[in-house]
Amino acid sequence: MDLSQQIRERGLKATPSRLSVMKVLESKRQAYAHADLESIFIDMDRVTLYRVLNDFEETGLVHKVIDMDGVTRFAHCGHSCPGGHHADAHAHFNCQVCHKMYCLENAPIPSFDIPKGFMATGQNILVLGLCKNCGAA
Amino acid sequence: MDLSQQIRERGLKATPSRLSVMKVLESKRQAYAHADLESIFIDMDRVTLYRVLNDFEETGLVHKVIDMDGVTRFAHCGHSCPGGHHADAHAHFNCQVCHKMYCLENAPIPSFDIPKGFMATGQNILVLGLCKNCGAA
DNA sequence: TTAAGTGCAAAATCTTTGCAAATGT
DNA sequence: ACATTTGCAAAGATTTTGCACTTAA
Repeated sequence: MDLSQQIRERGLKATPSRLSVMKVLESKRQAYAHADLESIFIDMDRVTLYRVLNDFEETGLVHKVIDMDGVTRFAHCGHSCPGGHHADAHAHFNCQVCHKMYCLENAPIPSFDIPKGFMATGQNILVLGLCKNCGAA
Repeated sequence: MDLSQQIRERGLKATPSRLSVMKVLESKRQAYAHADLESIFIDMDRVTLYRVLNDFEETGLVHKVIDMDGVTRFAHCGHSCPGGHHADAHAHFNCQVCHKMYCLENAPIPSFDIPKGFMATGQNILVLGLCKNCGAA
């Protein structure tokens, strides 16, 4: 689908900044941190990038994941997403060497035993390891 | 076990700052953020607290968990822990109302399907929801 | 045209570092 | 006594806010 259209459908204007960010997030199946994108778009204002990412996240165009180092990362939503802050429905893979994050969209989400009186509404799952590029074999 | 001893066993000195922090972490089964502890120990230096927590984590006295907001939290290790940066072997529960983190030490860790070429070495699992205090029912 | 988005500067956080003074063992 | 730990001040890093200017629709 047209990127401009995806953006406009969420009530946002399809500006150059947004289109560039969206293009990167959509083409690679990876979760990017603000810093990653900042070094890709060296000419783009740091603050604008913060705002672009927040707007995307708030409108459900991308989702937010926190990696093992506490760094916030954003990934394009592969499927239809509810919009607003949606709990991630799928697990993510975090490479411990290159620190890239990949979406594991087809990994099933298991349920967990939680103490009485507690109620689970979702889960955030991060699998750690070595990605194809960094891992041996 | 004696707190001072636990601390000394890891090669650290049992100072008042360390004992106070350890006491809180050990008595409640919760993961505390730096900010939480800072407001408990209003008289304690911010930097000292950072260092106490880092030392505890590096020696394996406590483990580090990152919550949904990307905030680093520390929890006392219930069982024997390997020391050094050990990947958390158990899941955690993060309350979406009070933001407290609880250790789910007995929740089994499932395995996940990961793409070919990738290798998993551990996982970080966060269950979201309402804790006993904040939840209904 | 005009509401939304951008860029710059500046504030507010959060975390780390250096070093002299204090303290546990 | 001596290596560790603390406290303070200051530097760095990250994220947010305010406001005038620009731009997509």
